[in-house]
This record gives sequence, C-alpha cells and structure tokens, in this order.
Amino acid sequence: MTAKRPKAPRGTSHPDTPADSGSSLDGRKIPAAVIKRLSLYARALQELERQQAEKVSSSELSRLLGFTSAQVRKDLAYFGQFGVPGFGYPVGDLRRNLRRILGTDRELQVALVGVGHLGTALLSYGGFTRQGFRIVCAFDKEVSAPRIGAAGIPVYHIDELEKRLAEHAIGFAILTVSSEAAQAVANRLIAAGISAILNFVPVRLQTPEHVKIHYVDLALEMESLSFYTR
Amino acid sequence: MTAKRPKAPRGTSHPDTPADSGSSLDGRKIPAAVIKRLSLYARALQELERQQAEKVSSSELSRLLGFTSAQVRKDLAYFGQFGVPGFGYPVGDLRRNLRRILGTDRELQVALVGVGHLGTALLSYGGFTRQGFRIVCAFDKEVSAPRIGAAGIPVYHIDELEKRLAEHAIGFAILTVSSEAAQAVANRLIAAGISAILNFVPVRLQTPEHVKIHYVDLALEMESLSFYTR
DNA sequence: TAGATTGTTAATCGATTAACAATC
DNA sequence: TAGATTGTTAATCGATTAACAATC
Repeated sequence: MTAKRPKAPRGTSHPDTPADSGSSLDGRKIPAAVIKRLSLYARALQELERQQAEKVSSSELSRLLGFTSAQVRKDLAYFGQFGVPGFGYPVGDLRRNLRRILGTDRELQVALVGVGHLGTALLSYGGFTRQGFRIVCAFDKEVSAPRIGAAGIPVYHIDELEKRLAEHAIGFAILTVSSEAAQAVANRLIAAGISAILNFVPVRLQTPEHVKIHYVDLALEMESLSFYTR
Repeated sequence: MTAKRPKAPRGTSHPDTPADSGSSLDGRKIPAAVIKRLSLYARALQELERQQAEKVSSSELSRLLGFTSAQVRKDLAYFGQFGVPGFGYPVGDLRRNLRRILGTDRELQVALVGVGHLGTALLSYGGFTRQGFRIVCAFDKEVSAPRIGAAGIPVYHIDELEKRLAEHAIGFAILTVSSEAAQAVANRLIAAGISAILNFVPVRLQTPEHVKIHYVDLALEMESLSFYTR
C-alpha cells in the first residue's frame, strides 16, 4: 500500500533495492572491500617474496599499501590465524594462503565476448595472464568462420558460445559487447552455467543471485575524476 | 615510541595511514561513493531524456539503478534542491545540473601516456568520447618521430610531454605505462601541472594532495571475482 | 483540497580504528 | 626474560536507510 510502481523491471519487484555488498564464507559475512584488499596484500607479498623477505608485519604491509595496520590484521583474521605474535607474518606462507583463499592458486579459464577495440586489447593485455587468468577463447557476432585473434586466442562466432564453453569448462566471462547486446549475451552466458562476469558494458544487468558480476566502468571513472578537478 | 619503522617510503612518514575517501565542496564533505552514483544518475537521466520523460521520482531512479530512494534524494540534496515535492525531478533540468556539478558539461582535454596494447585500445575506445572526454594526444618512449595512432590521435615521444601538455592546456592524464616507469612518468605529469590521473598501472603511486588519482586495476577485479566462484 | 513526493532529521547499520591482553 | 607484534574486543566514525513534516 505504498506507491503503485507502474512498470517494474523483471527480477526486482521491491520498491527499494538496498545495495548488496559482500558475500558470506562459512557463516561470517566478508565485506567486498576486504576481498579487494586481499588481492592487494597478495600482490605486495609477491613483491616481498621476490625480495627474499622472510617475514612482514601488519604495519609494514599497511605502510606499503596505505592502510592502517589494524585493518591489515583484521582483514587477514577473517580467514584464519596466519601471523606469529612478536614476529609478524611469514611471507611465503601468507602468500600461499591468500592465493588459496582468492582461488588464484590455480589457473582460471576465461572466455571473452565482444571482440571490438576494448575486447581486442584485453585479449593481448598481459595483466590477466600474469595473475593466472587464461583467456581460452573469444566470441563475436561478426566472425563468420573461427579465426585466430590477438595473442593467438581463437575467436568463434557467438553461435558457438554454449558448445565451446562446455568444451573448455569455462566458468568466467569478460563482457565487452555493445550496450544493446549486453543483457541478451549475459543471459546466454548464465544459461550456459557461467559463474562470474567481468562486465565492461555500462549497463546494469539483471543476473540471478548465484552469478557474481563486477562492473568496470571506464567512462564513469573519468567522470568522477572530472568532478575533483575544478 | 611505538615501532621503529626501518625503511619508511618517501612521502608517508606516519605509522598508520588512514584511507582517505571523499573530498569537500564548499565546506561539506562529499563521499567518493556519492560522486560515482552522481555519474550513474546523469547517465540514467540521459536515457530518460532520450525517452522524452519530463519528470522522474527518486523511487523511479532508485529502481533503475538498484539503490534506495532515500539514497537518491540524499545524494542529490548534497548539491542543492532540484526536486519539486509531490512531483519529482524535472529530467532535463536535473541532468543539466548534474553535468555542471560533475564538470562534464564541457569537453575535457586528456592525454594518454603509454601506447601499448591497453593504451592503444583506450585511444580508440568510444566510451570516453561519448561522455565528452577528448584524448588530444598520446605519448610513448618507443616513438621516435611523431605519428598518427589509433583513432587519428597523434603519438609523440615522451620527451615532448611537457611541451605538448602546455600547448593543449591538458589537465587530465590516462596512465598505461609499465609498472617500472609509472612513478617517474607520474612525477613528470604532476610537475607539468596535470590535475588528475586515471591510472591503469597496478602500482601505488606517490602523488601530492592536490592531484586526484583513480586506480583501475583490471587484474584485481578478476581476482576478487575469482574469490566468489568456489 | 487530497495525493504524492521532496528534503532532512533521526535511527540503524556496517566498516574502520584504537587499544590491549595474549603470546611468541 | 624483555620486546615485539599478533588476534580480538570495544570505541569511533561514516554511510545508508527509515520516517515524516513541509510543500507542491
């Protein structure tokens, strides 16, 4: 008996949708921000390991990354007791643990959909590969016959999507299609059993609970920067 | 009289660096998250304007974007009174106001430094242009003579950085160089008077207070997605 | 006027930080 | 042991949400 909600979009049928953030791990709720920092810790640890450091304290880590030491300790404590009081954290051990927690200790199979300018660049972008993400294949609607694209990655016609995803047991997709195609392609990915999408399309997508989606919105990043420069 | 801090990095000399977030506008502190949402409102309004909508309520906007209506009203109220009680917000007016507030009502001159895979893609990425950002020129250390790069944008040798930035009154930079070069290039950009950097390099940069910097870390986005898929 | 929706204050929720007992 | 640093609880801070008087 509140408002009348003229044309509610599919899925959300509530008057107000509170923002979700974070996911649970064996009961406790882990804030999304913690996960992002976990990746940063893992990266810093990688560098420390390269420098043959044996141990690191929460305050050293915090200085390296610009957080407080309490935050470092608290973040890590979500997942277990990795430190030694009076000593700090063993670098190699902690790094191994973080990689296991993040799931980056094994290679992850990824598909990319939409081989335009941005898609092509991401195919050859070294940053993903370096962190253990393997873009196995790509799809585009403009490709008539399979061809080899940037970085030697095969590009198939979008019609082969379901077949190839199953073939390579791909659980991850990078979405770089047009705004118009985004929802339809996402639906197909989800139906094909994908579990996470990294979405570069500036469109809010309807996805079921169990599919995790992250938005990377380049124009939005620029716009908010723009605000600060006056 | 706490820890001894062996080798403190330049710049930060405090034991713990609390995370900044947000910036002030005539006294009041505006959370960074508000600014991001402002961009989303502006974009939704653009679409509503295209559909010839004359008015929009906070609850319609909230449904479109997945927030609560209270949040929409509160965010907008930071900057003024744009709505009419019992009616809603006039679409065109609100959009104009938001664009003015974000600074996207005028074209913004941008330089891109580091014309590798990612850099090249961003040169031809339509998303920036569409939102009024104009990549005026690019720089790379591997370019001996000026040449025309992707999307017809001139690419100069990095040595011409200072000269060209001044020439075109560029206040914005996109950073897509290597991790090794990042800090040095950032220093030059800052010395040349740039006021904001969109940084794609996965390295924490030391920047003075008055230079705004945003990090876009693609590998990190993937890694945190990876966490949720087990 | 009656109905709807704003702008804003107060209540709630969640995340960050400080502090310190436990412990190596 | 003395010194250092963890893991964790309590205090603080900030952001989101609910509620409602003001107002078109």
